[in-house]
Amino acid sequence: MNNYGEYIKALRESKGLTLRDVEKKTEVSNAYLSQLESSKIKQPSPTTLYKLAELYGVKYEVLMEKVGYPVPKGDVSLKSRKSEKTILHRIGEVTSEEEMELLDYLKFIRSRKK
Amino acid sequence: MNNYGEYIKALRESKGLTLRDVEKKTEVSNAYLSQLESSKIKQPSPTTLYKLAELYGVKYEVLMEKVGYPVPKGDVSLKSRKSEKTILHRIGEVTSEEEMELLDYLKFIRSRKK
DNA sequence: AATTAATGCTTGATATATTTAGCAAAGCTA
DNA sequence: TAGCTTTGCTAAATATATCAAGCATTAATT
Repeated sequence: MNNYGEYIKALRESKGLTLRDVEKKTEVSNAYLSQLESSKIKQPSPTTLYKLAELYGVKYEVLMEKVGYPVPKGDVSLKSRKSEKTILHRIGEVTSEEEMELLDYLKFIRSRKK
Repeated sequence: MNNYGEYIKALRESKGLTLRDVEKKTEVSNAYLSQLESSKIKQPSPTTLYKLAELYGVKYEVLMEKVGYPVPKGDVSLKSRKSEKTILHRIGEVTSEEEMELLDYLKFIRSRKK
């Protein structure tokens, strides 16, 4: 099974948001968000993905790709050009897995800080 | 209601394909295709749209847009830059409605020609 | 003309997306 | 410690996507 949920979850946690926070801002139920984050939903609607992408400050196409949808060919090399306006930008080129780990670590750091 | 079905139907007919032809090439049931073409399906999956886009030689993003899904911002002005490698290209800039009419007319011409 | 085949469509079945209600563990507050 | 809140989660309900079967009309074929 595809593990896109972990990524989407890492995004939320890195922003210090709760499932219900996201529910309020996106109008997507926390119950559904929970299922999304455990990759239980096979084909979430693009509209839903778009809301999350906007809230988390990630490119819509990236989420589409993670979930396994075809992505417009014009979108050159998400693999390498990714996360332009993210904090991670300063660090340079990053793979998906690396990014996730970083986000996780960021979350850890913040929790430590009280 | 959104009328994306007419467009998708015009595409098929302009290629002289039957619902069952398309079913064979895309693995999408003719029953479902029929419903698509009458706009009875609110949120067809991107995967389905992608198959059709490929078969009909239209850009994936265009179908996504017609259906009402958000489309990646990088995809500059579908409105004006549309249908590059289509026959319609020679004619110049064309609106959606115009394109549909043209496709319909093309179909008519071909049917005449026996 | 009668049969057969092809075509678009509708209906009923199944699968899956999304929501509503609510539970259980953890955190707070008094 | 007892109660109130928050948080993540699950289960049941509803909505919608997708398919399989079959019907009605039209086009071929004999």
